[in-house]
Amino acid sequence: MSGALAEAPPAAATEPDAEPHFDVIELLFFAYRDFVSDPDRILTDYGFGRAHHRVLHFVNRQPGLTIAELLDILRITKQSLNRVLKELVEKGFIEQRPGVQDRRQRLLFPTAKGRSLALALSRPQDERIRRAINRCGEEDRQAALRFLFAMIDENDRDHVARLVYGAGERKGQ
Amino acid sequence: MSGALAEAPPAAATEPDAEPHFDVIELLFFAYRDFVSDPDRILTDYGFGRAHHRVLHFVNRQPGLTIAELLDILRITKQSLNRVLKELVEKGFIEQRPGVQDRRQRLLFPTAKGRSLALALSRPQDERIRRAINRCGEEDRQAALRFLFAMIDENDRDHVARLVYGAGERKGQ
DNA sequence: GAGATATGTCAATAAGGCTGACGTAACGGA
DNA sequence: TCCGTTACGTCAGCCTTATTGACATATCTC
Repeated sequence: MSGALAEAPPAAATEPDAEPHFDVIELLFFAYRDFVSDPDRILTDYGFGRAHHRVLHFVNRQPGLTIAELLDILRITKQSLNRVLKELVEKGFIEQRPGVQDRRQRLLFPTAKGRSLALALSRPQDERIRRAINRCGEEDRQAALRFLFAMIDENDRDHVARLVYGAGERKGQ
Repeated sequence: MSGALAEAPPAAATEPDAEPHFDVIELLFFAYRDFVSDPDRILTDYGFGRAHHRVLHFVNRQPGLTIAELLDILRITKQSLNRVLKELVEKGFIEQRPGVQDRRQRLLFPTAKGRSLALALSRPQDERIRRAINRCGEEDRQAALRFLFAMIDENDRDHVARLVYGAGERKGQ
């Protein structure tokens, strides 16, 4: 431990005992910590938590989303989802309609109230993003998007790409 | 809602009703989702959760960290911290030593076992980062670091910069 | 010596996640 | 038409991680 300047190993491609990328690991932690804390005050005003935010966000972004797709996005169990989803429906932020081709499905749609809250929740996050772009430039934002995308599980990248960039209404109504 | 191609507003600087940056919002969510799931399997082998991981990580990175500093990093209450910290100490992953200048402080140090586990936990995350760099290049990684850093609360950036880049042993021993 | 600080602890509670088991309705193919 | 599968809901119990509030102890600082 003492004696910090040990011999520098010859920089090989993917050397086995290279220092982990603690900078990425930690900046991701700190950025996410502050990022998700933005909407918290608004959420507590409605008696909601971060779980409600995530559900409302994706339903708002993908009107007509099915339960199964939402479970796949959030990576939680249907029991966990159901509790928060039920509250969002009861309080009038999300509507369920039976699927048209497959009536077993419950397609999820935001109500006007739901869209409004989703927008309000995204606002402080968007402001944070805009301040960051002001600091470090649009090129860094685009590079960050590429990097974050590459950090996603390979099997899931196509799915995420469709969700993020191919968004919009898809089913029902 | 219907009639998707409404008039495109003239692109002003910070126009008030511009579309929020859903791409950043969502890619941050998905990248973080997969990123934190990496160490989960290892953690359950030890009976630990993600809270233990966070504590062990920062103690390992900043040997001699105080409780107060750790609370400030994690943004949780001392009661929450204490439970997981106690378990890490009892199981021999972290050691406490009284501060030298201020004996009220309990300085936290990783044991050899703690350093080893911290390294094991960082490995899958580091591999994910390396794969991402292979995909999109070192320049994008550096841009992503700048962008993530700019996403942190302004008041906290100096502190985080010291933590991330000015790391190393600081106190005691 | 007195007040402030750093930390520990007890107790109660809440949010958000899990597993397991079971029920219902609808789809889809033999 | 029957039957297995799928999509979803629900009941019950449990765990982890967080919270608030109150109080205790040791130490620092003035």
